[in-house]
Amino acid sequence: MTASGTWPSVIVHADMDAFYAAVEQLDDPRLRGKPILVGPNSGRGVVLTASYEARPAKVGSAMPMAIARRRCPDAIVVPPRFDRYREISRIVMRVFADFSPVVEPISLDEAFLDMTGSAEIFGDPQSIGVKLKAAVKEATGGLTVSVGISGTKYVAKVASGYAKPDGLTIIPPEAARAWLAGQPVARLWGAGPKTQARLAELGLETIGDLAAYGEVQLEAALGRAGSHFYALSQARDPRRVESRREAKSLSSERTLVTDVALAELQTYARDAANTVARRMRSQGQAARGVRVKVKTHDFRILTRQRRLPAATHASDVIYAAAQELLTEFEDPGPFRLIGVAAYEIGVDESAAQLDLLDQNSGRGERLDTVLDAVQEKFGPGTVMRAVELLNQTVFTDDLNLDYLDDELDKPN
DNA sequence: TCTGGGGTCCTGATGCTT
DNA sequence: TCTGAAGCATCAGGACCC
Repeated sequence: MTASGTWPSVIVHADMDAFYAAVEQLDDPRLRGKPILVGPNSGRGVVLTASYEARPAKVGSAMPMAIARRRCPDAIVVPPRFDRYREISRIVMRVFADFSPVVEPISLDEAFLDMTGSAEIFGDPQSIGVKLKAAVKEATGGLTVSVGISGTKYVAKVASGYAKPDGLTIIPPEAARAWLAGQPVARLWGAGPKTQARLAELGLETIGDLAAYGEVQLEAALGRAGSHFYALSQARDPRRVESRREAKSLSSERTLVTDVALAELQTYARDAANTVARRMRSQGQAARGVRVKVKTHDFRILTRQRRLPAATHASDVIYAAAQELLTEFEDPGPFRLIGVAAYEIGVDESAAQLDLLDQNSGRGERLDTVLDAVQEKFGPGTVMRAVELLNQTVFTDDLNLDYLDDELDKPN
């Protein structure tokens, strides 16, 4: 195997095998070796994950549960337990963090690791893969992970899916282009059913076909995505592994048991708004915008959104915005889904400012020192707001700095 | 056969400001 | 004062991913 020392970069993609189903089988020995379908056991759900024992029956993720049960009548349907999956995911991510300081989680069950320059600690790519797989298995009590290793994120990602389950596929950078050429276009990351249909119309079946078709022609057919796919077909992928990715929105949506008219959605919007607000508060975040999504009985998705005058995580504010947005839909329904999302989310500055003020006043800092700290942390224009927060009843227009200074100087 | 829930990113339309 | 272009922000929808 090529020594990683000769690789410009070493990118690992690790993807847990049939994650939700595997966790269920780990926790309940009676499920081991049996076909199971993780998903809602209701009339309108889809399969989240099928265990490998169920897959020969041609069932898989995103398939309507009704179809999956018909195809695999012996399968045991298990409702999902996301809290448990998050728990195991934290264990797995900790293992990844032991291997690299640069880990980019993609979802609960997969992540990229930048292992460039770690040959001295973990050895060549083959050794990295073997050690990583063993460490995950040991930490989780038996779960398997498929690992792909190459010089770019894209090739590593395709490689991890090449030999599932429990696979280890290593593609040296110099061999990546030739290896990709034989893969079907369905392996293009970012090309879903629509793009694949378009590629089929062009007579392009493999990634090698794409590479031969040419960048100009692909861009003419698919726009900017065309040149992106062309670069991938050449095993070029400039995207780096990024450790921290802040969420930009947070949502809660629900498919209703039966379709309902527009007017009846208000109750469900209230629940969704509460959920979104609660999750933002628990994460110390606030949103600058609210978006409402509905799905019609014939599966059209409609959205309306609105920016808020100030960032908030208050249930009532989010619900009020959602209520108004619901009135903007002209379609009377019936609707099968309602969702509420908070977007442009970020650190809740009000809460963070209060924390800072509390900490500083608790230490007996002088007012100017405290306000300087606020300004430094939150930028210009935030001091008045911070003072208002500190004492919302006394200080509004007529700011009495001496009084506030005295207040802050008082020991707790 | 009948289609989830949580996200991201991109594109085109529209309206506002300069 | 009016007009048009350019640039930007926002919005709605679409495609995609796990």
